[in-house]
Amino acid sequence: MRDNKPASSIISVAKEAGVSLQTVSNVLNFPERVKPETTERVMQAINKLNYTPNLSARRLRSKKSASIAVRVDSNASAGSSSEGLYTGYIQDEFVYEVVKAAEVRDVKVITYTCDPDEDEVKKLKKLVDSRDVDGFLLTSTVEDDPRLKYLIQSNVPFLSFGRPWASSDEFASSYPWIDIDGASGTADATKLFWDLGHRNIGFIGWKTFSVQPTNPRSVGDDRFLGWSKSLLELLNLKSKKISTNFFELGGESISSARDSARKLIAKFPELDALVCASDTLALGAQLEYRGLKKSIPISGFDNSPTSKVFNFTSLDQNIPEIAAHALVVLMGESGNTVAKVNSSKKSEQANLIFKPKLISRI
Amino acid sequence: MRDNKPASSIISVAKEAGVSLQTVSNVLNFPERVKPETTERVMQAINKLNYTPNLSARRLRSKKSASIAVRVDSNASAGSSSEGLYTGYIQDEFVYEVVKAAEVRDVKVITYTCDPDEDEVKKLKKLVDSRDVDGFLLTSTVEDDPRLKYLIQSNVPFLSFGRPWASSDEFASSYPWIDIDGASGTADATKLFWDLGHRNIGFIGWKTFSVQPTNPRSVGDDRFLGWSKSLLELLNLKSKKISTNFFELGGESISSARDSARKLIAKFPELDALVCASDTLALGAQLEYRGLKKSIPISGFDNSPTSKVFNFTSLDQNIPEIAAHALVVLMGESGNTVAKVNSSKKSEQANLIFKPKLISRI
DNA sequence: CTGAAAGCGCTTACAG
DNA sequence: CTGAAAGCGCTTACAG
Repeated sequence: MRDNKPASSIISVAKEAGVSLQTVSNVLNFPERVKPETTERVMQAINKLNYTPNLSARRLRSKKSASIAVRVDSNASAGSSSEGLYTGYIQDEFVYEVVKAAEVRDVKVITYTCDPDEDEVKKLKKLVDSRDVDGFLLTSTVEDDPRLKYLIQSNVPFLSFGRPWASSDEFASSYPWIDIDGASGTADATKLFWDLGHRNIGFIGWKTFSVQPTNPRSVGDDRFLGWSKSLLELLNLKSKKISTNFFELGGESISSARDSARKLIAKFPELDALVCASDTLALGAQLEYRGLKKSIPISGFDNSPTSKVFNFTSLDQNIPEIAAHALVVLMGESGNTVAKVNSSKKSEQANLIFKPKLISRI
Repeated sequence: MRDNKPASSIISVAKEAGVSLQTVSNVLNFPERVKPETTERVMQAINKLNYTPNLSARRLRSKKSASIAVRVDSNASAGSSSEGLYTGYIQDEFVYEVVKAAEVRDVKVITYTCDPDEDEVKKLKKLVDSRDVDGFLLTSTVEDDPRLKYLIQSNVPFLSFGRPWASSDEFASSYPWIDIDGASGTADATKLFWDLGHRNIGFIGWKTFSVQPTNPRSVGDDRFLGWSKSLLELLNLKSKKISTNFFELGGESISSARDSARKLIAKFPELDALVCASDTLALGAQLEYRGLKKSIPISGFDNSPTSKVFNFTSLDQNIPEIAAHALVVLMGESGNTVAKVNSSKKSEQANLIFKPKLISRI
């Protein structure tokens, strides 16, 4: 059986349908310009000849690649020394969901890697200069990020998953990003435990820029704040300060979480529920409690496989929604045309903060 | 500052260097055809003008995309119900290492997804017909795999990571694959425990096609066989049968492994070391032992973050090597040209089985 | 609504 | 070793 490869070109389709090639092109790219009956004839020819457009030709002529780039990272270093079990879960799911949402639009996703010793800007530049991608999806950008500098300066469209912490509002609103509302998440977990009757709800988080922040300056601050603010409110405390007995901050590792849990129990024996800044920390705390043959409700963050296997409450970032929205920011509600950055009219959908969904596993 | 975008084309480079455009093209694609001094002048022009070839034009003319496709999967369903913590670790690392190895060759990696309810062949076909990729890297192909059928029939180059189990030698050698030597891995773990003085080494694996196989017909058989054969040898047993007291088979989940461990301990109380078919099973067994306040050496498979955090012995599949070799099979030792499948002269590097590396964490 | 021409930026024959 | 021409398969003006 002969391979049903695409007919050599649009020309054969045009001949088959008895129209000019431009009409075939119009059917494919601007259906509204073509009379329905002509469209019908052309579609029949396309199906009969099994025609698929040559995308390189299309890209060359139209100067649009209909492709975006996203970085893939390794998880091999996770678990070593003091890290968590699957620290790259969100990043991996983001990539997967972006690819999936892109397929619906006929947008290709090109992947690249960047080890710590490599210059990521060089890689971005190469992808841009060779016309292989129209835009980028970055994760966790910071104020002095060289990638931001390059992309903004070169007028290359992009969107960051993760807002720039500890930067001015002016800077934060100078480029498109979407993010997760960490404070809303930890507040929801706190309220859940409260509603279940717990009154001594502690927190284990990360040592970050500022302890007990009023304005969050990091993801850690944000998640801390959600717990502390909601707890103050629930306790109806006049004081603006949460006692330092109620929380412990450390690194993002199981062993650090075990240390934190141990200290917390010692300082605050009446502890009856625990909000954690991540699933890794929640697992560490849970293991410490298991060692003590005790059990209290614990919550983490990300709704990762870890939280499912170890069966603790977590917060789902709803990555499919995030990924789909990322593409909306780059390319509008549909289609595969990446909008060139337009300084006068900012995309109004950017800079959105999504609330995570509480997944209760009490 | 003006954006240093690539000079409009190869023509400007040719003018700058005072040569014809074909010479510039030759410098880029066939350096050996050009005199060193000419090359030097052209390279200077390229650098001066910051020229980067338009890859769509190159692809259109040369009919080579210098791109390959690989599927990305979600890990969101991992951890739910009865699965492991990070079941997609090897697949994710494979994708990462493939992208990394491809970058060295200036090969692009296009990703696609495929949910269980979708037709993967349709997606492959679209990528091929639109001329976006020259070849595919698949994982875990089986004998009646529709992807194999399509790719072989259409003469599209590909390589599978994972051999076809339970199929004839003829079928297995009919297409290129590379794989891991599971038996060698579990044998290594068994020998390690033996050398440490353990004589009652058990095994926890999966319920697969055939229990106590002489010829492995699945990954589970293969890993079982490595343990059972090496143990028979070490015990210098005449009988060709391992007592069914020494092993338990179940599903790929932590809870199944806990069940297996419990049964094994009951039937075989002198058990003093445990070889497991996966890191998930090893974790389950370890947790069961912890619950009993006991500890014996346990080994898993994959050297995943889980094995690192829970600090048990495991077997590293050396994914960087696998990925690099996959590209060698597709494109030779270097370069970005995917060799068309040539039935007369099979690539001699295909159908290789790599030994995993024992990572001892005693 | 449809068509004939031009051209995107390269590489591939082929000629010298 | 280098050059002038052709052409890969589309879409984009533009004309009707």
